[in-house]
Amino acid sequence: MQESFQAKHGGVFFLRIEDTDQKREVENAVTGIIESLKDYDIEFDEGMVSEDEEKGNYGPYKQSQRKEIYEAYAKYLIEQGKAYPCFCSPEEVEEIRAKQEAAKIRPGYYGVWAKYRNFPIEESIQKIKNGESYIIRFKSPGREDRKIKHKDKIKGNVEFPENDQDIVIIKADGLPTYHFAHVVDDHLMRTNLVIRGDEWLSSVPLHLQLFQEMGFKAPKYAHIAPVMKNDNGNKRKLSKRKDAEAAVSYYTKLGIPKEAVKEYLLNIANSSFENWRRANKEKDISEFELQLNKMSVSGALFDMVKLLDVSKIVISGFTAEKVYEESIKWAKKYDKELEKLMQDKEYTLKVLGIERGNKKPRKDIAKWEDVKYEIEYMYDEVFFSKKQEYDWQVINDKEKIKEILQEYLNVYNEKHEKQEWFDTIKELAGKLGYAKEVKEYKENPNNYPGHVGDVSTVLRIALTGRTNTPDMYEIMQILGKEKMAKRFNLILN
RNA sequence: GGCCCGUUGGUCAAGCGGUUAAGACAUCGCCCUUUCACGGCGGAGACAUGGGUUCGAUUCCCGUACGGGUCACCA
Repeated sequence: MQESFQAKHGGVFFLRIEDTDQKREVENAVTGIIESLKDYDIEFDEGMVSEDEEKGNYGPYKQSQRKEIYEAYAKYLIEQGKAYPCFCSPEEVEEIRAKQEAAKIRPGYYGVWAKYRNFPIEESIQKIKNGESYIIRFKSPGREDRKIKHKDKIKGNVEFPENDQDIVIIKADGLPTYHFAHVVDDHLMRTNLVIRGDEWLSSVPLHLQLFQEMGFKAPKYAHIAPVMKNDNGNKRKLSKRKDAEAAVSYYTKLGIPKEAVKEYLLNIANSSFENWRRANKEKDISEFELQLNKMSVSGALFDMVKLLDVSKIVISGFTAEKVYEESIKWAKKYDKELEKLMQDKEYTLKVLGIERGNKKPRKDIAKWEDVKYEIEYMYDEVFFSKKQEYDWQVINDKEKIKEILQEYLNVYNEKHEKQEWFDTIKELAGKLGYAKEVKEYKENPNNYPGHVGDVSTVLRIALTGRTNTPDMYEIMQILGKEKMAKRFNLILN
């Protein structure tokens, strides 16, 4: 999505690492982020390219390395009387809050409750010299009884009371809070559009105020509703900590192609995508023009069934070669048995090619994890290793079955074209007393012990051990008469 | 609790004052000269609720209910 949006709007995509919360730092997080993006073909023009390297002219791109910059701007605000040091300990702030709650008044550090708001500067200097711990707060000019209007690119017109909280901009550890870093960095990095989760929507009054007081031009905002999950009847935001499906690695592990995940996400993002896709079956998704104003205002429930359906369609459009490459790549990492099975590339390509490339390609594989089940019976090492207990259907008399198999071996000819092959089975069915046509059978079910379909089923089961398989003609062609006979003999002898 | 945002079939969703209220997934039935899948046809299934405004409200306004978000020296 990024790349197409970027292409259409001529913007620059940069990766900035927001690591101002040292407590939450995660080992090798940058590498993880870059790799995840790369897995989905999302490349950025500027920003961190590894744990400690970067490209671009607006760096550093890691906030922990921009400390001096934030300090300079904080100082600038203090000079103008728009920010001030606050010596309240976290406990003290908590006490104020408790008091407010007890009195049922709006909690927070604002107005008369902002203890250090008008503290004499000399005394502050003295306290700092004494080594007292402090933070820097923004001196909000806002008034709660006034309204502010904001036009969000996704949510539309929203009205809020002005912000009047003296929020902290520099923490005790000297690093900025998100609010402050956002304003400073996005100004310096020339950001003109901020797309972020809608948990930030209520911070808009604050951010706008901050931009205003700093003398910066505020960017446009687009607040996206998060993808939700049904949790015991409750709708809640997909959580990175609780829900595996919130991480892209989850889909990689299941073997859902990135094309499918993107396609599904686009379905959720813009409902117009569905129609676009129908009209442009061959086009790459980067040609789809994502529209912010078509984004859903409320969060959609994540739907795995739909994702898998999208994935089936996507995979059904892949060539056998692509299916081979992708699934063996997946198998190398997650399924050694499958990898081994696929060793003979030429043969596997044939197997994967069954009914592929047709006007109506099969939609049997939803994820690479499914490949093994879909193809394993085509390999002797698997077929003969399974216990041979067949679930015969209509025709289940041992002698009748043997009769069909034996007779079929006599008439089967590898050189037959499909129609001829088809007719051969019909003839055989007729010869053995079964109805040659299903319709015929349905008209007089008592005249026959079964019909051509039942005969085919016997062949299919003996051949594959399954009642459901793709086109049997192709299966026989790939297996060849010799292997076919070997499988039939398992029952005949 | 305050402040925001939202509520169309099971799910994702069109719709912008007058529609038989699209479509997709899921589901059910039938057909597709032999399974399954694909495909085709059809069925069932929705405007949270109460008031307004209007000749007429799913569409506009207010209330209620429900859901979500936010109220940190986290982002």
